[in-house]
Amino acid sequence: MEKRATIKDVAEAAGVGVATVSRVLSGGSASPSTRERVLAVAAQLDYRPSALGRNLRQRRTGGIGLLVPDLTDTFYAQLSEGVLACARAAGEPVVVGSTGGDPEQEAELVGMLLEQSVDRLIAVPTGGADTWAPALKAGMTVVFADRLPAEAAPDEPDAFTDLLLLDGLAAPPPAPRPLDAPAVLADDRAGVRTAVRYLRGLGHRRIAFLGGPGHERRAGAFREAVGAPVDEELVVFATGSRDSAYAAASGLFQSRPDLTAVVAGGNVLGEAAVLAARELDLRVPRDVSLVMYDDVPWAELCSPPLTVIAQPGRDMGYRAAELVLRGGPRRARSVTLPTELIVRGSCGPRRT
Amino acid sequence: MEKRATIKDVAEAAGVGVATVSRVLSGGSASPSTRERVLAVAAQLDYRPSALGRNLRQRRTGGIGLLVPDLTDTFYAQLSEGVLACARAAGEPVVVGSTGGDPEQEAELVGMLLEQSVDRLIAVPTGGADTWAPALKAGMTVVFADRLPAEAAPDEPDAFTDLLLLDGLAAPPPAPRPLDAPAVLADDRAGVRTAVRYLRGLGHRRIAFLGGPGHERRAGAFREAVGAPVDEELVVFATGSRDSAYAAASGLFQSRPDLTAVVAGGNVLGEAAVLAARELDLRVPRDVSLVMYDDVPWAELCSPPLTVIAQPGRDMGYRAAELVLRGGPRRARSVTLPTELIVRGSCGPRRT
DNA sequence: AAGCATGATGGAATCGTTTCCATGGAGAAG
DNA sequence: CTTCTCCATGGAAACGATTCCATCATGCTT
Repeated sequence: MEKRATIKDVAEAAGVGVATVSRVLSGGSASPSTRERVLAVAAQLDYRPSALGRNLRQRRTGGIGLLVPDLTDTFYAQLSEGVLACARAAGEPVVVGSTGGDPEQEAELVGMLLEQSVDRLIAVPTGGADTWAPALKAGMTVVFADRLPAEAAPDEPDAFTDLLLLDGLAAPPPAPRPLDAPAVLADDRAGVRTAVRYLRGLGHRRIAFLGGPGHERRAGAFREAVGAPVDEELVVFATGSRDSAYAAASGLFQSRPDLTAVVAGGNVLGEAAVLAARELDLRVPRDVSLVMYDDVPWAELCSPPLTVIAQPGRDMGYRAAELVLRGGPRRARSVTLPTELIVRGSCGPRRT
Repeated sequence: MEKRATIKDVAEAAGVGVATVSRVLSGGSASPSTRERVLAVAAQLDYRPSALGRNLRQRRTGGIGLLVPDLTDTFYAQLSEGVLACARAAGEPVVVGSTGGDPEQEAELVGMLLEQSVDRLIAVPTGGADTWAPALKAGMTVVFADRLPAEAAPDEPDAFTDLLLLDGLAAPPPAPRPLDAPAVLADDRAGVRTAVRYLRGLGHRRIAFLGGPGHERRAGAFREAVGAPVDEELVVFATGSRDSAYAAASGLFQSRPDLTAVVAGGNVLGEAAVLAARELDLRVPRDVSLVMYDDVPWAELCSPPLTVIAQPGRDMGYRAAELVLRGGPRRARSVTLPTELIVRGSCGPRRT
């Protein structure tokens, strides 16, 4: 447990000033002879610059924060792997936090990152603008992934708002100042629309949407895809936990035995739907068809293998990390990645 | 993007010295009146002490490192959630790295953590003593989870060594100095033994073990459980990737069509086994019985639902975090957590 | 040959905190 | 009344890097 060599030690041993050592190590100008000598001494002392000193001087920690609702959700795990891969390539450490889908915990974690002077953050947001505006105002470079904070004005108004506007029932909302942060999203609108059309094509008319926290956007896309009139009883939300997802799925099946197809807004919801259906002796796809968000490895293991809306989770993470790392003065543009409907065996024609 | 208040600002505004502010904030002695005033000013200025200054002064980053092979492996995700939960309770940030099961990347990540002065680390090790001895010597408090580094002398010599010793074929190995770090492990020996006995009880005689990197301990337990003579062809190893796992599983089934049962050393291996069996038209459990390590949520979704050896992944992570946080001068004791065989539907009687 | 530009170099300031130490005042004990 | 003790308090020194700036030597231009 001998203590590490500091820049001062290197400077002394090489007979130069600390400034010179610093310059050599960070690629500044130096004569070839000194450069060589310093490098040799540094190697010999096994000198590694301490991030502590550097960080303090530069008033930023370096490294990037990553906030996801739940790592055991395979999609977020994939996304995280993408972030980690990009960060490793850049040599940056990643501080990960799991919010559990709870705005309060999320806010707490943001506070912690702020305290650590982590000034670059990738987040799958749970809370709304009230959580995120402060972070942005504190100078953090934030990139959202998978979805935007609830109150942030989406680029495209959601279907529900559209309907209201069309009906002349509501004035345009006072446009809650959009959070000034780029995002990496999947094309939910297209993904859901494709899934709904596919189910429609199989003859399904009573299609339900089973969502979790943060799936409002997908729910909106779903409403839009099924078109008015939307049977709101067929749009149900669970909270973050697996138990809640199961309860929501089971409740849905029981309260509306007339439904013939379900779109699950996330893989945890899909899992719950399969379980609930089995418990209620509903056979997939004979009695109920299922399309699940996220192409997770185990989707293929189910029986029948699940038809899914695939999102490129790993890529999304990687792209988000690229954005946040580049993230200079001019804020980066958001990017939307395509989804793909992967047809396996969990959807069948409607049986009367 | 106004800059944050520093301790100096608070001191000035409160009309006291910085030392006093620091003391008040960290619970040192101060008169009630000053304490109150400082607290008020701090709150009013929204002062949050910067971890940067503190870390530099204390020559350690605080926070803990976490290294796992792959976050998309649900077991490691569970373990990580446990670590994160404990760390959040303690208000400590967690720097996560994914090694991909590659000793080189692992070593690189350890180096990065060292550079960040992260001095407490929880690791699911991939590399051997050569990776870990340096980290320990550098003064890191390391807690291993799920397994020990390869070359570290296990508390209990593995079965293979035992056999050699019994046969008088080898001198006791020169006891590679055991790494001086506690670990949180599952009781692999009992877990595997229970699984093998269960399969034996169903009539299976040719049982294979399908392992991945780091499953040597489980393989050892397997050899011990099946007893000599061990058919070494029935013990196969994949490298870290899903592809490799699939290849190993498929190769195993094809090269030894006589096997009737498989123990998979991890959930990724189990997934691969199910896939490979399906591809080869082997039916589970009719043609081949399967026991998989890790009770992951999707084990129940498979058809048939998978019989598993459950490890308390979340608990393991939580305990590891407790150990590393407590981890003071006296090194903590290792802990071994129980496993449980959860019988579902993937094992059946041997059919001839 | 003198002046000027260029580039290498080291000293010192800086970042924000904790902590050591000296100071001063107040209360207690003699 | 004096001396001793104790505590609140603030100044200043770390911590380990980066970086500004002044200095000095060298080589080139005029």
